[in-house]
Amino acid sequence: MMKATKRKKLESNGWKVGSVEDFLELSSEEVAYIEMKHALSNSLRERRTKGKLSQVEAAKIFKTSQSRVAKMEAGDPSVSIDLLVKSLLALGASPKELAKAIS
Amino acid sequence: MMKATKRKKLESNGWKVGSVEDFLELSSEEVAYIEMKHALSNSLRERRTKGKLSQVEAAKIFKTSQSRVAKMEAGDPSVSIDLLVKSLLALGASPKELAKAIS
DNA sequence: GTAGATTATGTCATATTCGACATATAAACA
DNA sequence: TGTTTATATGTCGAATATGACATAATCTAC
Repeated sequence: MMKATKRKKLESNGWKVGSVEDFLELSSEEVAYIEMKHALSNSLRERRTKGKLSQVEAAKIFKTSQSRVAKMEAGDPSVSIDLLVKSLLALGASPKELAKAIS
Repeated sequence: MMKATKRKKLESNGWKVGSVEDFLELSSEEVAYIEMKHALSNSLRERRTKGKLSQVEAAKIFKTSQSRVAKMEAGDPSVSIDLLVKSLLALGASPKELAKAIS
């Protein structure tokens, strides 16, 4: 947390000071959603690399393309939570593990 | 679990005997996915009713229509996990609560 | 009963997500 | 160095999810 004194100083110099979500004008729900997606993305990459799989190999398992796997792991906006969940399940993750990842 | 004797009898009569997922030809991943969706659907209805909200009122909060809310709670195939998650977050659920719901 | 509120179901045009492809960038290693 | 393997990025037509609407079914008081 930023100190109140520093905050005041910055604000007096014309800066708007706030959290990252304020800056990007995201509501806390949007932040939570994005963070959940990132948690799943990271989980996916972890599982894949721990299984010594390349993105090409993982793509075969998921019946998709390497580029989409890359986007999944990058948390690309074009990737849905559904796709991340399905992919994680396909790598053998259990719902409990998914729950752990997002909490 | 079905008894082996009964299984044999049924199979000898031309029946394929197995679990529900076998019957519907669903893989365990597909089952897990559907179960996760249902858990979120149920969670959503619980939260909405506990908050004394009608589907119409919830729809306003979600910026969608009553019919889509009904489909969300029914676990309709046309509803994504993304939409369920976003709606739950809009009702004030935390990622931890979502995690609890699916595990 | 029946009137009003609530929830469910079917459909559709639009929006978003999808797999795929091309190509760029990066990492590993001789 | 150059070659190979892995990952990232941009784009596109096809597939899927979306909000909205109409209408049906179900509840809830009176």
